[in-house]
Amino acid sequence: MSDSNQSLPYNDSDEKSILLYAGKLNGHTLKEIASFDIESARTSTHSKGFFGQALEEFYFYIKNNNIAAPDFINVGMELKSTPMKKTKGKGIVSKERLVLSIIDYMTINQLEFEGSFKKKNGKLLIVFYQSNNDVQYYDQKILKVVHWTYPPEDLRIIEEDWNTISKMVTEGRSHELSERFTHYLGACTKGMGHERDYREQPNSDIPARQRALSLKSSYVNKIFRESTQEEYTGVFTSEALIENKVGAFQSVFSNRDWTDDNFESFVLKAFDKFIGMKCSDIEKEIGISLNVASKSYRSQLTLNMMGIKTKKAKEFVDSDIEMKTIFLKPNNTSQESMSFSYFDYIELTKQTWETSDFCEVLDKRFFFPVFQRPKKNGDVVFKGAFFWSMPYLDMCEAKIVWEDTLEKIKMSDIDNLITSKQNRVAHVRPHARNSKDTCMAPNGQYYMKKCFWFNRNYISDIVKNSGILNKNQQSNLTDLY
DNA sequence: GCATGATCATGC
DNA sequence: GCATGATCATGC
Repeated sequence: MSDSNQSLPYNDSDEKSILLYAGKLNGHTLKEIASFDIESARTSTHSKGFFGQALEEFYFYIKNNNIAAPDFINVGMELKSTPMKKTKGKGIVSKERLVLSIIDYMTINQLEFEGSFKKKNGKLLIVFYQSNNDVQYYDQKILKVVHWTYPPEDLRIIEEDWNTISKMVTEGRSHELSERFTHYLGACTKGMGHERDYREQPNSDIPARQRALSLKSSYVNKIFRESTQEEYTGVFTSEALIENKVGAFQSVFSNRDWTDDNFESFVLKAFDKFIGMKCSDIEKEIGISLNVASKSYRSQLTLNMMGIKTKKAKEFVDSDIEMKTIFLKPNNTSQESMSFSYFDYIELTKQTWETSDFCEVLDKRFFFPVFQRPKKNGDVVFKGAFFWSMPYLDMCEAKIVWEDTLEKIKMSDIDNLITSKQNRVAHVRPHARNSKDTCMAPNGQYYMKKCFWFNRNYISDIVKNSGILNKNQQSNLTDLY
C-alpha cells in the first residue's frame, strides 16, 4: 500500500487528503481534470459505467477491484458516482438508484449488517454529475462531491431494510425480492433479465434474478439536497445538517423517541389513539382546524395525526412512500377506485413494462390511511392505517393490463382499454381536467388523457387483507352499526 | 348499486 | 398552466 502511495496525488491513508483532492472535481468535467488520453479513451455518451471507471482509474488511480472492501481501503470509504437529471418541476434530481454491491443469495444470511453493508458502504464519497446523453461521459459536468455518512436514524432504517432483504433470501423468497418492500435501501435488478442473469438461491429451487443493494433515487435526492459544502475541502458533507439544519420536511421522529424496533410500527403507533374517532374530534384533539371541503382534507388530517405540520413527512419523501387515503362505505368496501398519473400515449409505447411509469409506482411501498362513513349520512371516522407492498401475483395482473394497453395504443384501439370487470387488479379510465384535455396517440389523433386505476374491489380486498377492520371492531362496535 | 366517463380543487 | 389526488354524475 505504501509503495503505490508515493505516486498518488493524495495520501490514501488520510481521509482529509482524499477529500481535499476530491473537492477539486467540483464544477469540472473528467476531460478537464482527469489525466487520461482523450484520443485513446473509450467513447460513450451513455455515461453509465464508463464515467465511474474513468473516475476511479484516471483521477483517483484506484485499481479495478471486485473485493468486498471499500475503494479507499485504508480509511474505509467507498467511491461512487451517480447521474443527476434536470426536470421541469423539481429541478435537479437523481436519474437512477445508486447501485451498491451485488447480493450474494448463498451467503447473505451468514453475514451481519455491521460486518458487511456498514463496512463496505457505510461511508461514501459520491460524485454527482449531470447526465447528458448528447455528450461524451468525460464532458459531463460534475455537480457535487459529497462525503456521506448516514445519520444514525437513517442507518437504523437501512439496517431494517437490509434485514428485510436478508430474511426474504433466507425464507427462499429471493425470486420475490423487489424494491417495494424496503425504504431507503432497495434490492434492484442487475442485468437485463436474460437467462444468464438468474442465480441459485438457498431454500428454494426457483432461480432468482440477480439483484444488488442500492440506495433509492429518493434517498439519493436527500443526499444531494441535504449536504452542504465544507469550506476546507470543497467537499459537501452531511454533518452541518445533523447539528442544526432542518430539512424541507418535518420528520416523523420530531418530539418522539424511537424506542420501537421497527420504523413502520413506530409510525403506526402515532395513529393508535385516533382509531375510531370522528375526524372533527381528531382535529379538536390535535388542536387544529382544517378545511373540511378540501379534497386533501383527510390526507392533511393524516399528516397531522403523525405530528407533521408540513405538506409531507420527511421519511416518506426520502423513501418514496406512496401515501393514498382510502375511503370506505358503511359496508367496508371502498367508495372509489384509485387513480395514478395519466400516461402519454406515445411515451408509453416507447417503454417496456419494467421501465414503465406504472410499474415504477407499483414498486413503491404504499401507506394507506383509511377513513369510513360508518353509516349513511353519518360522520366520517378514522379507521386506521397500514403499510402495503403489492403482492407478486397482483403485480403480474397489473402487467397484463399494461401490456394490453400498450398493444391497443399501437393498434389505435384506445376506446377499448381494459375495464374493471376484465381484470382483478386494475383498469384504464379517463383522467383529465375535462374532455378537451387530450394527448396525442401514435396515430396522430388526440384522445382524452387516461390513466391506470386500481379497481374499487381490489382496494376493498387490500383493506380486508390488512386486518385493520378486525382491529378496530372492538373499540367501534357501539358507534358503528 | 355500480361501472364508467367525466370533472373538481389544490398546489407547485 | 398543469399534474395530481380525489370525487362527481350518469346510465345501465
